[in-house]
Amino acid sequence: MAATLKDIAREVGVSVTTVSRALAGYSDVAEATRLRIQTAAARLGYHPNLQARRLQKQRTDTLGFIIPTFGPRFSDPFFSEFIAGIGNEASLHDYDLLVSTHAPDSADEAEAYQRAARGRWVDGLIVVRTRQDDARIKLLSEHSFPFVAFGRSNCEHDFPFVDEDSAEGIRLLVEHFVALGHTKIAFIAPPSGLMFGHFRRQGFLDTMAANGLPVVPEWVGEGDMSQRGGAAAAEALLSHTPRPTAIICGNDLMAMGTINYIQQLGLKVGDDIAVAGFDDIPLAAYVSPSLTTIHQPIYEIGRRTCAMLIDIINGRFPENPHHLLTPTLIVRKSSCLAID
Amino acid sequence: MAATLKDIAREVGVSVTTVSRALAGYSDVAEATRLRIQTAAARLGYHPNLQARRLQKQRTDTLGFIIPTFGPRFSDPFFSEFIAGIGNEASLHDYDLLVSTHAPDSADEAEAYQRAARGRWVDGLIVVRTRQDDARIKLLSEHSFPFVAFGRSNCEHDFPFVDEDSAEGIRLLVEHFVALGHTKIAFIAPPSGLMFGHFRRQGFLDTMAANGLPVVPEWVGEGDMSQRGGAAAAEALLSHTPRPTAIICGNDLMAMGTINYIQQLGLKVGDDIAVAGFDDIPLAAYVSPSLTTIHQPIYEIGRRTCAMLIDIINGRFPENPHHLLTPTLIVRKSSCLAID
DNA sequence: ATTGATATCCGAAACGTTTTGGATTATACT
DNA sequence: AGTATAATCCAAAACGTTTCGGATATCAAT
Repeated sequence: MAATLKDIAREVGVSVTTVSRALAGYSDVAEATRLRIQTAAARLGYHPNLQARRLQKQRTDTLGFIIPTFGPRFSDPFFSEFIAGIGNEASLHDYDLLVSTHAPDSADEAEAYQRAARGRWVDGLIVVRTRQDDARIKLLSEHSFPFVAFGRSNCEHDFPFVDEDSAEGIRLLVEHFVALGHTKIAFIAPPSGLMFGHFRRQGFLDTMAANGLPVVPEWVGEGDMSQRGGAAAAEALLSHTPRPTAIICGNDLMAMGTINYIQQLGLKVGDDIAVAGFDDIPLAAYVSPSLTTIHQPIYEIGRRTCAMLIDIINGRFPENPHHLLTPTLIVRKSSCLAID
Repeated sequence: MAATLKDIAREVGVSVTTVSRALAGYSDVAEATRLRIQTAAARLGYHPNLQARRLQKQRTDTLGFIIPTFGPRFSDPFFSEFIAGIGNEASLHDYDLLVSTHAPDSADEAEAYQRAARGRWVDGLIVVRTRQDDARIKLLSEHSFPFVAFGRSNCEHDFPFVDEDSAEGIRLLVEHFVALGHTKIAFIAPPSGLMFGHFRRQGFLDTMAANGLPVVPEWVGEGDMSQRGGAAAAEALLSHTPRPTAIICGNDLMAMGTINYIQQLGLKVGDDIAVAGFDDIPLAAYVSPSLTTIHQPIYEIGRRTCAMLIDIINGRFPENPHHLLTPTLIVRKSSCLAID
């Protein structure tokens, strides 16, 4: 049905080779012929068959993004924004974006990465939520399959990544609270299996130490990055006395769960107790009290990650394959002076 | 590098045809041969080249999902959950999911749909956020390109969809508030260009009329589905006197913006004024006060939409191509008796 | 008139499958 | 013994593109 090179060739009275080369812009076809071919192509409504081209060129013109999801009812604002970032950058370079979801560290997920590493499914992968001893990174590195990660890792392989300096972000938050007079500061960490969980936790411990503040073990919790997890961790923290006067959460969602739990206790966040998050999701400005947090330019990170990946796929290895962004502090109403 | 049919054929001493048919499970190959072929395939680590298969079979084994996004900083919890739903269902049937983002009604978006309608990019599309006189549906219908929509539309074409009965959902909310003694009920509608905006608005007007309640024009606003839009609409609504005692919002995000604005006024939601949302996003249970809303099983809707699409692509046209789900009311703390 | 360079074109192979339409052999039935 | 039937197998074409290695014609320089 659809027009092919052969149709154009017949129409113009020239070989398929010439049509192909004319359209591809090779210099060994006369301008006059090229013109006739182009107009014929336009008239016939020619569009190249991508499957055929891909088979021949041995590439897929497609990028893969495997979303790690806990359970079906997953809903993380991070991903919609990140997808917009990589998707737009990809389409700018005529790449398609293939997306699938798998539970982290599941057999399912491993299989998906193996399929990719085998080649021919996608030309490159974007890896997010990097983990300690990340099996995905290990696998891809060993197959030297093109990928770029959002987040560093601790494995022996060197690999390209974009990341925000989480430890520095937490430092900003701790020192913000210290400046407000807080000394009893709690921390709800993201899962330590996640690299940024590790960095954020480490940032907390380091900055507390640097300020000569004690880290009370009961005041250091861990949550699964959801509001529910934040609420649960907050409950555990606050059941101990004395209570902290400020709680730093590993991400905004957990901060919202924390705030919600605190309010159920009858306390006023931003008055009786200070809370901070991390990520600056759009919602953070619209909860009450609005949330002090660290901004992460997710959309931009998505674009840069994707751009770097496309460069690598096309053999342009980036001058600097390690982008580390410096975080910025956003102070809102959930901050307050320490009361004691 | 990777093993091909030819490699197996050479190895086993049989023709490429036989290998192909053996692996595909045809009955015209001896079981003994099939076994030898299968073990050889396993030993060589054979995986079919999908590009080649697709070229030959003239199908892509891929589904497309074009996300309508307003601006880059878009972040809608709906999409992450929906993608999980369609993605998982798709991979169950060995389909890949191609995702891209485009501003609604942009030239960009139109081009993406045309590319799809032309065929060969994806085998079918999932359309969401259906619009009045939806150009996408018109285009796809006219090309009789396989697609399923989440949401009905008003165009002349009949097309397969999954939808929740929005009008009924709003009816539940209005009557819930009426039962609590409210008569001064306001409504913040989703954009009327969106079909569910239309239905939800209509549901509001109808139910108010059915209960003999007046609809005050100043109490009917419209927002862009974001928290910011909700807050802005709430501000407009509440600047008029008398004030409504209850506000129904077209979605949860706008409800959160509304709640936030109300709290800035020094009023207590769930005490001084009632607010409800629509969607029951996970966050709705974790804001304060927790949000009365209508539940939408997004993940499940994603799965069903996708399953229906795959059926259609494979020529199994569904017995009933119009799934209309009945909504359920979730009462939480943002509800309260009318005070006057 | 020969040579060499340049411009323009093309045939054929290749990418890795699937499918069509037999061909061959063995088996069962008269 | 001859014939129909079933069980196995396969060569070749096809899907639509790109690329390799010339082929041919033209033109300028010797």
